[in-house]
Amino acid sequence: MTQTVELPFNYSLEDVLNRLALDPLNSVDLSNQTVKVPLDETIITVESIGTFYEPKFILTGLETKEQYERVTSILHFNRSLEPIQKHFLNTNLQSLFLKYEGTPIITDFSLYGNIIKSIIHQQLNLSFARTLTERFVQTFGKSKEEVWLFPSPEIIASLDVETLRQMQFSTRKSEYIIGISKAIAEGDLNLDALATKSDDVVLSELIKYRGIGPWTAESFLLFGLGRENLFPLADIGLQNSLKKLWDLDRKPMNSEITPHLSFWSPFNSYAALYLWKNIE
DNA sequence: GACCAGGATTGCT
DNA sequence: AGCAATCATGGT
Repeated sequence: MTQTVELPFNYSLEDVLNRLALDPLNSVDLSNQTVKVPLDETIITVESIGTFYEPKFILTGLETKEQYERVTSILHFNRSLEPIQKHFLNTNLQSLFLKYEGTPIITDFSLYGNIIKSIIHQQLNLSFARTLTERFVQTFGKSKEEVWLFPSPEIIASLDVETLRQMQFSTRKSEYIIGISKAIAEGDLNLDALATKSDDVVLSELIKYRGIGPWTAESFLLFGLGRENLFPLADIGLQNSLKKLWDLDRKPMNSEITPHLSFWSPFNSYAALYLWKNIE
């Protein structure tokens, strides 16, 4: 089935594709402005046939209405960026929002993948984290139509720590990843069920698990569920970006950041996203 | 060869 | 409750 989508607000697919292309596991074609989105076993192709000011897309490969809802939600086709843009033009982040207008929060293709990738990224530089993620998915996941599908929790739950250790995961990271996969495989942790709960409930539920701290839980809310009002204070990248924006000679302390959150609210996630963009 | 990296846990005051 | 050590290894 093929479906055409037109958006009534400015939207930069170019930015989305560039961000997705940073992950070698994604299938992005920059010259043809297309991306393949894996939804479980179904691959949806999204092709841009519009412009920044008149965004228009062709979606092919859709089998169900639910898949359509998922793709439009993942790529943020279903939520106007206009009120968010207007909101930030009245804040001290105005310059960033003029510069990066039309940049949406896109969510991960898989909630499980989001959690595991976050754990891999903990305390590692981006480039090494991407290497580990790529190795992980290419070893345990499978490839379909040039897209890598994230492995299932069941597969990872059955691994032993030594297997991941040999792939240059630390012992701790290996334990976290296998432990959380077991909790999901055994039905103790249901990520889909969290989607209907409040931010606070999701945070407190996730933090119970070994290996998931505030940063990982907030990252799940932001890039897994697409929640709009998160600002991960623990994130080094955000601290460095504010240091640059405010021309400080050191990273700002939490107490220097938190007063701004009430002005950026209820869209703190966008403040975070645009700050991350500004140091890419 | 330090020092840091899109942190989290553990153990010690 | 709050701090420091620890983790593993690539980047700079």
